[in-house]
Amino acid sequence: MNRYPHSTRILVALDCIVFGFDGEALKLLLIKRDFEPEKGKWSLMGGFLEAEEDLEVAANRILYDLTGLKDIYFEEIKTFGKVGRDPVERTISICFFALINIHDHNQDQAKAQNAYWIDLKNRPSLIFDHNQMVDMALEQLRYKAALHPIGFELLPEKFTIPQLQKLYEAIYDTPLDRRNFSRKILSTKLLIDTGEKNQNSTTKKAILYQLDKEKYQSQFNAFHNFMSDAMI
Amino acid sequence: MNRYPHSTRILVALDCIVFGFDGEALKLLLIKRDFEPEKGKWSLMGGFLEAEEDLEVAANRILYDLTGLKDIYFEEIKTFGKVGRDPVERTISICFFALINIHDHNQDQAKAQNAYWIDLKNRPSLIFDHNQMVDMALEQLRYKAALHPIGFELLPEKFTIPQLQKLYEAIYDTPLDRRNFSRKILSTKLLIDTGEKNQNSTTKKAILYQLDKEKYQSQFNAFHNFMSDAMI
DNA sequence: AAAAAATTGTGTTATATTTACACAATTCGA
DNA sequence: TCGAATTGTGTAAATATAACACAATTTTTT
Repeated sequence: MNRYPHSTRILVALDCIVFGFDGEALKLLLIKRDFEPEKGKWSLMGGFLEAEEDLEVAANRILYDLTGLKDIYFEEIKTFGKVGRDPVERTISICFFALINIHDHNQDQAKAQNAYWIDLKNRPSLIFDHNQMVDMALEQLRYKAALHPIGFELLPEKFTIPQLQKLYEAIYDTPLDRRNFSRKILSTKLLIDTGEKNQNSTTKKAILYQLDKEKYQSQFNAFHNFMSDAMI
Repeated sequence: MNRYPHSTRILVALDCIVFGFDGEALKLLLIKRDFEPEKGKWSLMGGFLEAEEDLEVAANRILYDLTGLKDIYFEEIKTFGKVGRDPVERTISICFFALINIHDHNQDQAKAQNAYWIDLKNRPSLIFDHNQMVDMALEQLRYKAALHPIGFELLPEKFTIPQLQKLYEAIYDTPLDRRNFSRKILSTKLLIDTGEKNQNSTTKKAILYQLDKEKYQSQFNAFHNFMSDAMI
C-alpha cells in the first residue's frame, strides 16, 4: 500500500456541546467522568474517530450514545489542535454543538454516560480546553440563531410564540418586546397554526404552532437582523 | 507514558483556499502538482499537521510556504473526514480559506510550489474533495463578507470606494448601485479618508481610503444586511 | 480652446422596516 | 363577578432602504 511515509498520525477526537431548553433557561448536557483521565471531573461528551469511520458518522455515533437520538441538528464549531491540550497524548478535537428537545432524549442512555443537564449559568469548570469549547459554542449559537431559524430545534414539535420568545430571551439573556417579537416571527411565514392551544396554561391559552419544514430551507435567511447586531 | 491504547491515530492534513482579487475578478491560488499522488493534476495547497505543531501554527506555516506572508487573514471552514477522501491513506483534512492582497505575496515562493492564480470562474477540476472545499469556501466568503468587513483583506492598504464596489460585485457576481453602495459603506464609519487620490485613473480621480483598524473590532457587525439576503 | 466621454461624489423621494407604546380578549381563582 | 396574569393585535413616529438625477473632475477628441 502506497502511503505517506514521513508524516505523523495523530489521535482525532470529537467533543460535543449539547444544548437543551427547559422552558426557562439554557442547559448543557455534561459528563461527570467516572473514567480516566481526569476521573471525577466534569467534561463534554466525546470520543475518538475510528479508523474506518466517516467524521459525520462518528459525530452521530457519539450523539446517539449520549442521547439515544438520531438525526439531531448539529454543526461543527472548529477543530482544537494545540499541542498540549490533552496531557495524556497529542490529540486534536473536532468540536461541534447539537440542539435537542430536552424532553426527547433517552434518560437511561444519559445515565449510562453519567450525563446531567446543567444550567449554562451555573456550569462547573470543565477539563482540558472544554470551557473554551463551551464559550465558543454559545457564541456560535447566539450568532446563528440571530440569523437563521435554528432555535426551533430546542423546542417540542408544537410550541407557542411566548415559549419561543422565552427561548430567545434565554439564549441572549435579554428581555424582548412581546409584540415586536410576535410580528417578526410571524412575518417569516415559517410558523403553521395547528389550530390547537396550549392546555398547560393557567391563563389565556396560547396558539400552538409548528415549523413549516417546506419553507424552512427557502426561508433559512429570513432571520437576518432578527436580533439587533449588538446582541451578537 | 499513559496513552489511549485502543484508538487509531490518523493522518491530519490542512488544505487552504487562497483568494485574491485583481481589480476585476476573484482568483484562487492553485497548485499544479509536480509530486505524487495525482501528479500533474490541480489541487489546493496543503500539508500535514506535524507531531509537535499547533494546528494554528501549521496553518500559518502552509500559508507562509505558499505566499511568503505572515499574519494573513484566514478562517476555518470545516474538517473533511470521509473515509475514502484520500485514496492513498485515511486522512482527515482541516480546510480553511485565506484572503490576501494579490500583489503582496512572494512570487518566487509561489513558483517554488508551482502555484498559479486562476480565475474562480475558469477553475480546473481539482483532486480528491478539493472542488467541494472551494465551493464551501466561496459560500462562506459570500456569507461572511455580507455580514462583516473582511473584504478589505483582498485590497491594498489604500483603496477607493469604486475599487471596493468592484470587489463586492466580483464576490457576489452581481452589479450594485454605486450611490447606495457608497452611502452604506461610509455609514459604517470604517473608512478613513487619506486625503490622497487614486492617480492611476484616466478620468476623475477617486478618493483613497484606508480601513480604520481601531473601529474594526467594534464595528465588526456593522455590515449586517450589507448584501440582500438573497445574495447569500 | 471647447466639447465630448468616462468616471466620481452627493442629493432626493417613495417605500419598507423597525421601534415604542396601548388596548382588548381569554382564563382561572379569589 | 372582579381582578390578576397572560395572550393577540393595532398604530404612529423614526429609521433604513431602494430607485433615481445631477453636478464635478479628468482626459481625449475636435
